[in-house]
Amino acid sequence: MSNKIIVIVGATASGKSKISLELAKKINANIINADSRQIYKEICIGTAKPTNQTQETVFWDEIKHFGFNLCGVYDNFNVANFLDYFNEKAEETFEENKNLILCGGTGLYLDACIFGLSKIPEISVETKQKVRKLYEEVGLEELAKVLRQNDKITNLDEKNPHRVIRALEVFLETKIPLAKWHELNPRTKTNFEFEIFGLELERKKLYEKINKRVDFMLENGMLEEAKFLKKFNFKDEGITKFGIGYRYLIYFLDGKMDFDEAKELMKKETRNYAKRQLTWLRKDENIHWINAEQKEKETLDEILAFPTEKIDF
RNA sequence: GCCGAGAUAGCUCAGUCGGUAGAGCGAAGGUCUGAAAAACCUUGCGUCCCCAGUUCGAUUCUGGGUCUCGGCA
Repeated sequence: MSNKIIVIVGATASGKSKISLELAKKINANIINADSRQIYKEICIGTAKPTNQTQETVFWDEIKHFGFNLCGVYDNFNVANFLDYFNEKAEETFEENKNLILCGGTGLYLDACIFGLSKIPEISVETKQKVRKLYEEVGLEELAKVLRQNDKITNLDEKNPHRVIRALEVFLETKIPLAKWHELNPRTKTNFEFEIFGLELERKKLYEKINKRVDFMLENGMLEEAKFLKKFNFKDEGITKFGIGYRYLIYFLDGKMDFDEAKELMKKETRNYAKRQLTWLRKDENIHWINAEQKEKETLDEILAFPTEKIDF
C-alpha cells in the first residue's frame, strides 16, 4: 500500500482544484481539500467550492473529494480538528488502495498535515470566553501584561491579538506556558510521505485571475450568502474567517459602502491574501514549482513526468 | 478667447520663511503550532512640469512656456 501523498499548493485562483481533479483521474486518487473556508456547509460561492453539494464527501466528476462541509458557520473548527480529519481520510483512502492528493491554500492546515501539531489539551469554552471578555475589557496591552506575569517563555508578537489570546488561554487552562507544551510535545509527523507541487504564475496574471474570480462570485450569488451570514450578526473579526468578501458585502447591505467599492476592496484584499500565501509557500524548499501559465494538460504532464522512483503513480 | 486655481512618490495631497522633501492610500518584502482568506511586522531618491533670470545655492522667488481643472464668454 502506498503512503505517498501528492500535495498541490499555490495561491488562491492559481488553478489548484482543477489540476488536482485532472490529476486524480489519471492516477486513481481521492482528493482532500485543505481550505479553511470550504469546511463550512452553508457557504459555497464565496469560498470557491467546486459544487454546491452539502454532504461531507463530495463527488465532482466522479472523483471523491474530502474536506468540504465539515461544520456549520456557527461551529468552532480549528487546525487540530482538520488534522484529525485528514489522518482519518488518508487512512481510508489508502485502505481503498487509491492515491491521495492534498490540495489547498491554507498554509496552516497544510503545515499541520505535513509536519504535525504539538498535542495540547483542548481549551474549554469557559476559558475561551473568559480571555476574550478580558481582551475586550482591558485591551491588548493589558492582556499581554497578564500573559507575561504568568508565562515568561513563550515568544510571540505581543501586538497580535490572536497569538496573545491563544497563549493566555493555554496557560489559564493548563497552567503550562504554550512554549512549554511545544517543548514537551514536539510536532510529530505521521508516517505518510509527501511530494509537494506548487502552481506558479506571474504575479500580474495571478492578479488578473483573482479579479475575474471575484467578478464571477458576485455574478453567481455570493451576495445571497452574505445576506445569510448577516443574519448571524457576526462581528467584523468573526465574519472574516469565512472569506475576505463577506465583510464588505455586509457593509454594502448595511448601506455603509456602495457595491463597486465593496467589489474593489474584495479584489484588493484577495490579491493581498495571495501575496501572503506566496510568502508562506516560498520558504518551503521541498516544493517543486510548476508553471501554471501553460495549458492545463501541459501542467499536468509536468507533474506526471516527475521521477517515478520518487512517486509510484 | 478672458479670468482664476493647480502641476511634488503608482494615486490623493502636504511641505520647504531659498540649503534637493513626507503623510495617507496603493505596492513590495516578511512572520506563522487549535479563529489562518485570520492576525501582525518592516520598507518612501522622487528629472519636486519645462526653459531662462536672480542667488554661493532654486523644487521654493521672478519672467516666459506647456499641460490640467474650474468660472465667464
